[in-house]
Amino acid sequence: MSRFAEVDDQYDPHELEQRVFEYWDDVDAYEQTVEHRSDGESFFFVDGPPYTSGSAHMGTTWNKSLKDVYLRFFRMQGYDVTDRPGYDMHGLPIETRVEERLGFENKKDIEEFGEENFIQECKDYADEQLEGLQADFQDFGVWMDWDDPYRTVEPEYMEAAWWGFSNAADRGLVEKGHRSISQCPRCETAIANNEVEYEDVEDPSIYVKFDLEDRDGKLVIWTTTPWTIPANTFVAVDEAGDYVGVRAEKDGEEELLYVAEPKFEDVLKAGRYDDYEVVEEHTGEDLLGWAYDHPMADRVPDHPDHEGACQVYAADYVDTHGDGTGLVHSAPGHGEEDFERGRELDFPIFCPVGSDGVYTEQGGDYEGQFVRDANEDIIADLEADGDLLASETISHSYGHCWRCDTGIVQIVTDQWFITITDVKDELLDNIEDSEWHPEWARDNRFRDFVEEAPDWNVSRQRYWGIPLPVWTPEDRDDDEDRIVISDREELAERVDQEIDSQTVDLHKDTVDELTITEDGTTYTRVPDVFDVWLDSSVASWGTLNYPEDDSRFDELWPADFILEAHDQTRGWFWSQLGMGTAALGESPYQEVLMHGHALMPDGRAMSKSKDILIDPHEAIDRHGRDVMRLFLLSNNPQGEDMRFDWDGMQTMENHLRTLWNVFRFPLPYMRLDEFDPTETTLESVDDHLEPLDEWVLARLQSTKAEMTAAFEEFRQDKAIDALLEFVVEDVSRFYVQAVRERMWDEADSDSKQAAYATLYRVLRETVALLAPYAPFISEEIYGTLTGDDGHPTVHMEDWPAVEEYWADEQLETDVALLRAIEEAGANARQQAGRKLRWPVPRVVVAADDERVVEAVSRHPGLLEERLNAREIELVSPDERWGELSYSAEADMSELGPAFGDRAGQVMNALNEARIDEPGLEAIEDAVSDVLEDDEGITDEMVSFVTQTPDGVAGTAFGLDGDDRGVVYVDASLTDDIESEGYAREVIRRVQEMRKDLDLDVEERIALDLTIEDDRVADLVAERTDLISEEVRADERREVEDGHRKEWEVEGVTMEIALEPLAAAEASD
RNA sequence: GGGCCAAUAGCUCAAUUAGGUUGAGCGCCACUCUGAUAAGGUGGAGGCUCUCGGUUCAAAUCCGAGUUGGCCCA
Repeated sequence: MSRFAEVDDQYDPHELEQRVFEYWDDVDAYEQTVEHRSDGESFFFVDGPPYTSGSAHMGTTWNKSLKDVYLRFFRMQGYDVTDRPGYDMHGLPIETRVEERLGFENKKDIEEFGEENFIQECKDYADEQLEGLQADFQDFGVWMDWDDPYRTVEPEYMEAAWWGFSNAADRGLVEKGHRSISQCPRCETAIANNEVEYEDVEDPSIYVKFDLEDRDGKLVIWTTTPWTIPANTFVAVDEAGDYVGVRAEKDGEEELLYVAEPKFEDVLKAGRYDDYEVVEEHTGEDLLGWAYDHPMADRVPDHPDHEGACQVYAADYVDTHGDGTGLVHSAPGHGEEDFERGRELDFPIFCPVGSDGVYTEQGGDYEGQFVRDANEDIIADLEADGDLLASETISHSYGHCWRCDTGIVQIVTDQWFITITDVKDELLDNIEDSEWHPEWARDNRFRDFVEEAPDWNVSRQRYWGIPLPVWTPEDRDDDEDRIVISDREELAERVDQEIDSQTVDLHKDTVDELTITEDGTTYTRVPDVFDVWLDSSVASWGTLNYPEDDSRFDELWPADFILEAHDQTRGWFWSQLGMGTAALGESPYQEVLMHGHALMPDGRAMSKSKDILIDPHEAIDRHGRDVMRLFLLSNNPQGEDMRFDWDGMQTMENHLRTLWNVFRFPLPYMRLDEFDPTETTLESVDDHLEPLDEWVLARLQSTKAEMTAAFEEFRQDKAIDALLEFVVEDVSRFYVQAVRERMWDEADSDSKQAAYATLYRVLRETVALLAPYAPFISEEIYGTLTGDDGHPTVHMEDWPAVEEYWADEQLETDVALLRAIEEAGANARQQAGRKLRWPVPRVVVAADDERVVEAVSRHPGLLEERLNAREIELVSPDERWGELSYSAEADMSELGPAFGDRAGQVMNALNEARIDEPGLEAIEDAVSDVLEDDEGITDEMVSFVTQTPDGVAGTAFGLDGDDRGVVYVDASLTDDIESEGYAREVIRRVQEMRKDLDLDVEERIALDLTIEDDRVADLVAERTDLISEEVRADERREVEDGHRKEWEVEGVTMEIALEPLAAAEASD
């Protein structure tokens, strides 16, 4: 790119971004940037791998944009950043998608298709999905190591999971066990609690009577899962709760029913009893040990009937005020709490339901029925046996499989666990080793979650995942004698078959066939695969290809920084901590930035399945990548959700357009004057800098300081706010506005060179500061400014540091005050009806404090120029401006009672009075004519108001809400002022006509001016030289064929015609 | 059902991290300006700071209860 090359008139994001993409390609910008920092201090970032399904949505886009801005920032700070992206490619979601594609309904279809084929299909599908994401992320301008992402399906990554698991096993944290788990009967696998999605469904709600064995009466229980009744093992009560025996009558028959006292009315109502009487009162404790007959004793012959079964026990999950009856049907073969209590009671576990949700042989009459389908039969059978008290339905939230939406069943199966409850203290300690932003996310939410976390069930009875590296003896099904393999090398050494550790694939179809024979025992692999959350949990070393590649682990691990959305507290933030602690005893990350979710403009959550979303591609189509990133990154990332907002996008585009215009404005002048930034540096023009140059440089220093501080507390949104404020308010609206005339100056001047050097420095540092956010426009501007002198890419620049030499707080405050005065002055001008083009003879600044006096007296010229005033008069706080007078405004509610029918007269006198100093005495004097001898004016009657002289308007000015004084504009006219005013009007119109003709700035013209009003014509004639110079009119003569227009200026008709001289000569 | 977070102008957010007269940007309306400007300037409309209680001389801010939304957990 050559320096100060021609650029587009209009900021066109799409063309610009395309150009920059090509440029990055041409010069290997990313690779060079990485190389540039290769000697820096290392910074280990770990990418939370997105799941490879679909394309990027707004949430992923926000996430990756945030990562990009921080990685670029850290690089500019000099760090050698690890930026390997990752993809989470295993797991049930992909399996179910592939099943859908292939039209499968259950596991049998997969078995018939062949495991190997199915795994291949899953791999192909995951690869396909990955391509879409890769393309999207690159298209967003995210710079990560796209050529070499970590993929959880690669052998070296899968091995990292094996290694971690095997470490946990070595530390005694792996066990196989019976647990009550959530099972998806369609997928035929356990699913994690956090994979269960709750939805409202209509379910049975039944009350069942259990006949007591050794005494009269019945226990009444309530359940929404009739299919668990066959597995009933005991009834639980709240030991301390109140229970009653109720003698109830229906259709002439009497029953003695036991329920919790707070519930008995509800229960009897449900049972439609005609009459009842409370006949016994008990505590839960009284009921302990009561025995009852199993309600399905005959229909389910294998029902629990061991020692202690079918009796009442205490349990802490019972609530006598909650749903149900206060007597809880407990089936340790199903419910998680029931299971725990059953284990405490040392009961054998009875679960007559298989992994597909169908009753086994143990299910007796119901064998072969799917549990939910059996509900109806069970209810009918209970009814037939006279055990049903009531049968209703209820709408409640019930768990469903996150992938296939099948209602889950709670059953007890054999699973493999990482017993993280054994290292709970260590986990909680390790939380302390990480810093979270925001802090509350760690100290409230995350700690609570970790405290309550149960053992981690890591086994899934599926295909597409990392196989458990566990081999057990053929003839045993406990975990007493087991072999846990930690890597491919060990695998190759110990298995009976010949395999090559370098090339072996570790998926299920391959490793299932491998056996190990040691000491005469043959071991076969446990057929399960890992819970997919385990895959990403090892990312902190998997990213480094550890253990296969151990060259960087010691230096880099643990991660310096991770960044994800708040749903990952239960997900990746947790799984990594769990695995890091189980395998290595340490937290695998140090700094955590937790952001929120992307919401719809109306605040709803985005949802792809419901088609409620804003597609990032549409955002790019409308406004471009830089704008989208800028919008996303201007949102607070710390835990709060972000509402998408098209207006906000448009605003960002406007800001970038402003930057573009600021950037392209000086280029033609710099080119013309052959400004060379390597020679004419800020340092070389230091002596010629004008106050505003120094001011904008001072503002630049403050901006850098503010941005750096914001970045250090992970508030990139505050940083970009500061930068945009600087660009838009300070550089564009003030500095450029003020230096334009210096740049128009045709003669070369020190002042012009100083302005060039200043603006050059400001722009160059601004794009460096902007580069992490809007990498495309920054690159284009940087390239144009530096040509061959800078780095090949702006992203290799160092993060601009504050230069104390240019910092100047006093000047910043001075200008802030002057700008406040200018703003108020503009207001006063408008009140006085005088446009800025027309000079005013003087502006009076009445300062409230010394600081204002200092600011004005240090820079009198600046105010004169900005307010187009011939003179600035300063009135210090202890003086009054002599030309002001005061009048009093009367309060009629006070005057009325005091003066009766003369009140109106007094009021008029007060309003018309003019006094030099506000005060009661003075005003009394002024209106003495209408007052009787004994009358006076009191405080309550009047309030004083200032009266400015004719032709003067005043407006108060202030800073940060504090009043600091008043500015008065004297807008009186003199011939000289009118002369300049009209001349300026002429100039502006000629300029507009030049623009109509699209003339170059340098183009000379011939001007023909006719003004009908003789007085005005004479006034304008006095400024002929000024006009000619400003509009570059070398000739004043009649123009026949040129551009001609008639104007109305302040009621005066002017006719202006002009033609370019070159054209005129050429046509001659 | 429980935990955490949020709620301030039509929209997006601030309000100096232990209370002291609610602000900005965008949008809207009117006027104005324009030789970098799909800009700029001036003015205007627009607020029971979600509700109800409490603490305090004083509450957007602190406390309690609730409502709505988001996330998490059951």
